[in-house]
Amino acid sequence: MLEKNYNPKEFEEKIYKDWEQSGDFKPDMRSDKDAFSIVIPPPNVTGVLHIGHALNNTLQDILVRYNRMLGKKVLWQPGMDHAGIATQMVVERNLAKEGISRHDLGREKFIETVWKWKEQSGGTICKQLRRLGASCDWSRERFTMDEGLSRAVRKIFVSLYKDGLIYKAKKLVNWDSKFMTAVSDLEVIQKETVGKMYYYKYPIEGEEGQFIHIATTRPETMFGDTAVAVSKENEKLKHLIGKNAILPIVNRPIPIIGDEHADPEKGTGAVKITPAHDFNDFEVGRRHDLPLINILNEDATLNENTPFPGMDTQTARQKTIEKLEELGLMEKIEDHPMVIPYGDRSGVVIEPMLTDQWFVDAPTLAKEAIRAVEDGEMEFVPKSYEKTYFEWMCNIQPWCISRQLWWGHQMPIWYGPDDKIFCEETEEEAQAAADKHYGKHVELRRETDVLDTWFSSGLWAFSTLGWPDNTEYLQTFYPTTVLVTAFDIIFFWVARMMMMSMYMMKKVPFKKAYIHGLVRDEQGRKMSKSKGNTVDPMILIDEFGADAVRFFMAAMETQGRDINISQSRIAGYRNFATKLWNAARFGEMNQCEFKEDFDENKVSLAVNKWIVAKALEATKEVSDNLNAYRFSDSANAVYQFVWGTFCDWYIELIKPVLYGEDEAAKAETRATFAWVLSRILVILHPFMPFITTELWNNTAKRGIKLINAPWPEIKEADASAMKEVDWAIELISDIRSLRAEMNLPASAKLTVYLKDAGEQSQKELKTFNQMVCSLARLEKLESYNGEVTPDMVQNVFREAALLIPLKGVVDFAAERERLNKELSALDKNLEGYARKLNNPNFVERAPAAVVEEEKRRQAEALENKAKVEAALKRIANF
RNA sequence: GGGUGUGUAGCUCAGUGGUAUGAGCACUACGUUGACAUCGUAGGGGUCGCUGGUUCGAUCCCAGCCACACCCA
Repeated sequence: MLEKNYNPKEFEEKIYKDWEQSGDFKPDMRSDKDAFSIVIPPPNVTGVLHIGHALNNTLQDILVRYNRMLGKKVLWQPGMDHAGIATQMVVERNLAKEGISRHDLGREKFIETVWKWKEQSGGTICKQLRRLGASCDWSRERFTMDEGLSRAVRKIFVSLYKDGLIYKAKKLVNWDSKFMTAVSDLEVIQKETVGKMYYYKYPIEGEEGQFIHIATTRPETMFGDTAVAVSKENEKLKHLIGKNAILPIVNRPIPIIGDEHADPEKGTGAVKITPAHDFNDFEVGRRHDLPLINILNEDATLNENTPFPGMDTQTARQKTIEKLEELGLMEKIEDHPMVIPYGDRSGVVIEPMLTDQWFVDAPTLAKEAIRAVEDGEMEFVPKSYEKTYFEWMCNIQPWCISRQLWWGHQMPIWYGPDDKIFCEETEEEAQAAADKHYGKHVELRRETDVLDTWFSSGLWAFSTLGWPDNTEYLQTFYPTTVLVTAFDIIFFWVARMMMMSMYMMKKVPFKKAYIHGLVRDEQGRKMSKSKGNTVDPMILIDEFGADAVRFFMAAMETQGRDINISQSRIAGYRNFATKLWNAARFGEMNQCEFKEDFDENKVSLAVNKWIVAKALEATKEVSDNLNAYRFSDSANAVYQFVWGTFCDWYIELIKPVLYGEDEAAKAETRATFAWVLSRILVILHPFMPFITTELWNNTAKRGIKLINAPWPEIKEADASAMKEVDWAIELISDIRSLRAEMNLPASAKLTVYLKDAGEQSQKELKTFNQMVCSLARLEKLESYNGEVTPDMVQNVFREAALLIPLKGVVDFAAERERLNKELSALDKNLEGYARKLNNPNFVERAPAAVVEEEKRRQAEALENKAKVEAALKRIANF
């Protein structure tokens, strides 16, 4: 017996445990059907489930469950990312509480501590994904720092290095002074702010009283200046080119050079050049072979190349200005809108810094990654994201992959005594290579830098399947079928996976990339902790159940659009689950038992034929839309069928049958009900796995678990089977409208006549008499050939007239109003038809079918108008 | 500055070259025997951002404009 109330808390956990313990999430490797695989976007090991994960994983789980039911070999590969900076930050923060820094521990001890932390506190998110119902094969869970995945990292690194696609270079990089590491361009966030523009002047060497006027936003970097640039086209200043300026305070002569970087229209037309601390200046420096002077320490304080060693940049800026003022060189300070780079994790200002770093030759790797998308080997869904991808890939810069952190994959690089580089997968191999090179045993020194977290994430699609070993899983599931991810990660991850996979596997990592949007708050604002508008999906699951949260995500997911969270809507989907629960209870109370040998093609009652046809139609819609990754259309199709068709109409229509005396009709109807309910459970299961499973298990003894139940074959619905009941539904709806409009009390049992009914209607009148009477609350429904009298309320029903005799209680004013309203609606339509049909262009050029349809509508409207006018005339004197 | 996307009912959003059967929520009225008040029935509410063009016909296609959002520099 089902509980009276739908209470998801009572069964969600139990059902999930059963799935996991029974191995239901493991692929059926014996299946003769296609493989279907998804690798999860690995959440950070530090992560907790946020609303975006809930969306992302719901969509994946829907696809996975659907394909599993289609009988394919289905693998949803789970795992986590070691998240270099994020994790190191968390562990360092914990240590700091005890007054310990990572340097106190030393590298080895620190890494041990991180692993310990990972075992104890990491991976909360995986437990939370279980509550969401995610059917990943947890037995295959991977971690980017696993031995296997680390081996993959080393192998591909060595390969890229030996192919010249990884190289070391002294370049300007984005320096995060909090974590004291380089970061990639993508990890830098540009923020617009109002800063200051400082105007001051440098004396010209050997020309007393002559100056060159400079404008800059960062005066404190002047100690790294190695030139001043003016445009060669600058008529006012070009005479200075070739002379020297004297850098004040330090009194160092620097050349004045001609370079187009100095825009005559901007500032003073002269630009100080600091090649070691500005990306543009670096390029200018290269063009003019200028020296590079580094003025910053790793923590972004000024170094001994400046007069203010150890001072932070802000203070140094003030000091510099003061000094310039003392020297009488400061001219003015103005507000100036500018863009300042910040570290996405650290939040501190990112400094361009000249350091030795390692780079991946992304422009070369991008070529194949671009081609694969151009050739359709990998398709974006929706397709429009292709453009974003191409845009970025075609302008990609070398990828800085070295990080001066401790937590991460240490690069497989060793240095010989003369700093010669040996890049091998293991220390032994590196040693052997070195010994051979030097002709004697030498001491090697390992590179201390670790790799950007995204380097190992880039291998995720194949490293998790066992690569570099040629495993059965790799053979079966690579390339994966589809990647589901949010658009904000296309560059970080999708692009990197494409590059790494095309390079190493010569195949795309996934055949499709389904890109979804962000989940925003109710007003459409981005959720953020600082705004305090985040919504915890766990709380939603507690309150509404996982199924309601999942269904919300699916129903709201339309391609290329963000989702605004809506508690009332989630509540609505909880209500939907309740509705289904109660429908199942209705079946239970009426002995609607599922029969294994039931043949839906052999039902005889019109209602049963009708619901079977509607179920086939719904099945097709759900499937077609899922195949096209149209989640909302798919979810809405099943929603509409369950609530709008099955509950609102079918259950109501069969009540007279179930409460009646015709045992054969009853038996067929009960079996049909049970069949339809089962069909609903199947097609709803990918969206709402918990309630469907609970009902599946409790409404019949069945030979198969719902999670493994076969997805039904797609069949075209029999349109004629739907017409009959549609007639009854239309009639019931019309009578109900009429009742409401005429203010006839719901309790009043009415008589309804149908006058001038055609042959077909006469037949339906008999077939559905009982049902219409029941649903429209009638005492009597019959055909009528007598005169229409003024005490009858009249309405047009198809070819016939619908009459309700009211024996002197007709509210004539209300009736006149109702009829007049209908008349003006008809007139409005008629006007439209006439306009079109009187237009010769329309009649000649529009397709014949459209013209015919228009004529038919016109004729129908004219007939109806006549009927309404007659009715009005009849009551004119009352 | 470059790019992408969005503008449809009070709100959040579907959708389509042929009368907007629009959905959910909100709103109004009425609720009748036993699936469900986490409900039922009926109803109100829209010149589909603006201006042009293409077309017999445009909310839908094209162009321009306005507003908003996001990404990149």
